[in-house]
Amino acid sequence: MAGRADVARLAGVSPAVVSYVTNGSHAVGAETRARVLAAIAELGYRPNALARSLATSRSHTLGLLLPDSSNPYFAELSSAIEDAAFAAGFTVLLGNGDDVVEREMTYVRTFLDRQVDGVIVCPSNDFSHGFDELVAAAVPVVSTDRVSRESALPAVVVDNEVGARTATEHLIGHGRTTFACISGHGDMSPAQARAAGWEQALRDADIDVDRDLLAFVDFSAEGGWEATRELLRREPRIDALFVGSDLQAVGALRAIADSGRTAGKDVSVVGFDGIRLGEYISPRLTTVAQPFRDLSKTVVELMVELIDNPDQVDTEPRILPTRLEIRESCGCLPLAAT
Amino acid sequence: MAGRADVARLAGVSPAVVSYVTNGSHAVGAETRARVLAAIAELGYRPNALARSLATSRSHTLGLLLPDSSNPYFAELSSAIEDAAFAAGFTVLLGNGDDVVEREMTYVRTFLDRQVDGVIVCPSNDFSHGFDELVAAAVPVVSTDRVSRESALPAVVVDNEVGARTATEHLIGHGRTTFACISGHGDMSPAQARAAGWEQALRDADIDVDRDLLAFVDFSAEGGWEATRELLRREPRIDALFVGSDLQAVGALRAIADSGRTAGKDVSVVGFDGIRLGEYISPRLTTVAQPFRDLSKTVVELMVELIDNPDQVDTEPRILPTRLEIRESCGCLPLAAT
DNA sequence: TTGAAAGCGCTAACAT
DNA sequence: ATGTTAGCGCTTTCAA
Repeated sequence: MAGRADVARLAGVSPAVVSYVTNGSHAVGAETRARVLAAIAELGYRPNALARSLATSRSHTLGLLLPDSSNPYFAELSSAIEDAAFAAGFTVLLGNGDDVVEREMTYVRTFLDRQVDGVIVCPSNDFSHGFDELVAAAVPVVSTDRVSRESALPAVVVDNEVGARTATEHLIGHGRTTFACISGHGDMSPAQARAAGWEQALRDADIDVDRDLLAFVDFSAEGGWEATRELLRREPRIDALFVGSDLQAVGALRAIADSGRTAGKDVSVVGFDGIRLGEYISPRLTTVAQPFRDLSKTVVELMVELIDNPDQVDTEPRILPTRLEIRESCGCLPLAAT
Repeated sequence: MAGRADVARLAGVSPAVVSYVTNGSHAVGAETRARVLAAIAELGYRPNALARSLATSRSHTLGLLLPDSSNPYFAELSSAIEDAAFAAGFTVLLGNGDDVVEREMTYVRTFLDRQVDGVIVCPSNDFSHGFDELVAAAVPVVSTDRVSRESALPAVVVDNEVGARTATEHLIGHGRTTFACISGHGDMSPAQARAAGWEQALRDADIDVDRDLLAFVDFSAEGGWEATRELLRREPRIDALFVGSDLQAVGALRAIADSGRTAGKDVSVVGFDGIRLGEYISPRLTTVAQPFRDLSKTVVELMVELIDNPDQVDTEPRILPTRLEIRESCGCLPLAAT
């Protein structure tokens, strides 16, 4: 691989001049510049990003710490973040923490060791130590999806409570009478906020909240499936179900079908997230859609600001609105024959 | 941030000795070693991975170039690869090429600039130039899912043709009479092999292959949906459908439902990939499951071999078996009431 | 067993 | 406008 010195030799200039043209920092004579460019092209020279980073202490790399990028929600989020980062000139170092602190910490350290310019994180409940280490290392952090309550750090999230309330109001509008809710567990996660939104909507409509019909379970299809089965066993009259994530909602739909009921008819279901597949499954999933694009763009913008201006941290979370995507599972659209 | 020099000073040794203990390369006196370790702990010192990489020309970083990690198949694949890489001591730099060569190339260069130790790639059809650049840079490449036919390069794939044949045989076993197939387009992709497997199974069973009922479309739910609609319009008697990917299969199920038919009863459907959600949707998707774990482990193992032994490239592709996962959409299991 | 010194490939003053 | 030089933080040969 040709190095800068080779280019310099070929162009008959000093190595510094080569840097000047690759960086566009210094002014360089037009003719010299042309010669250097020619040499670069001829040798197929590319600056070693590592060496450059070492010298500039800027890696143009972002660490992205997720619980699990195989989860459709995080898959779509990470893809959108990757895209926004790419557009902003950053490459993403990906880490799945699997919601185990030990592993999350390992990734944080790996990121830090590699001198990332910042780290974007969807922290597990017990990640606080991770934040400490991050701020101690003085590297910008922005959290998304889930927000730390203990450490006040920049965050970009969606208005979970309002989204959940809107969804629940929609359910109420369907004239339903027995309301259940499934959400994820965890303090820091949006699960609480979504459950709270559900409760609030019921209260606002003077509907009794039966907390036995509120389940906090694993953030997975299986979690949703099992919870729904149990809920339905406990209270067979449930005819409205708000689920705090689409992944769980898919499991819920499965359980509803298994129980011999028809989602959208016997029980109205609304999910949360707006994963792409929700549009295609049967019944089509009514859901509170998150603006993945905007979310990611905002996260990266915020990150770039923090990188350029490390001291001026605005810990006020950016809150983006959700949009209720009305489809079949709530009972609105005519169900396709199945 | 404390540097190596600080540790050296605190421990009263030369910087080199600090390196000796962090790398465990040189022998170091027990007592000295203890002092250094203590200093490291006290200062919270961590070696700068960039500097280390620059000196050793080993970054312990792998580039992962995918078409689109928000696609459930690639999401699960990438997550499994990330996990295998993590276990092997590598961190993953993620890039979504979006199947556009320009963008793929940008990522290849970005990876190369960052001195990745190797790149794992699911190349688009026109990625050959990317391979050239990679081999020119003498960095190990292993491709997975899709395999280049032009450049003979290490690859880890699944036995697509056999998987598809097995699936189709299963469909035939259901006593179906009118067979359709949807697959992805593209030379390099496994789409061709899966379609070929479908055809082969029909031939082997002396069933006429109606190539009008074979559609190559976009690798997406929408692609599957639209193709199925069109196929059903063209030949309403279709009662068996093999789909070359689960994502497309989800779209196909949607179209079947929309047409007033019942998948699993009126038309038997088998997908390919084995994405997790297939287990939960209605009807539960019968599919040819890929061994994500094994695939990823093999990819990373192969990569590690290549890194340790760059000249000894074994271009013979590793071919892993699939497993037919029988559920509802083919008509085997009793359909849950919907 | 420990230390000195020359890189790794680049940036960024500073000097010319 | 161009070249010189001293790092960036680490590894590694070589000598002590």
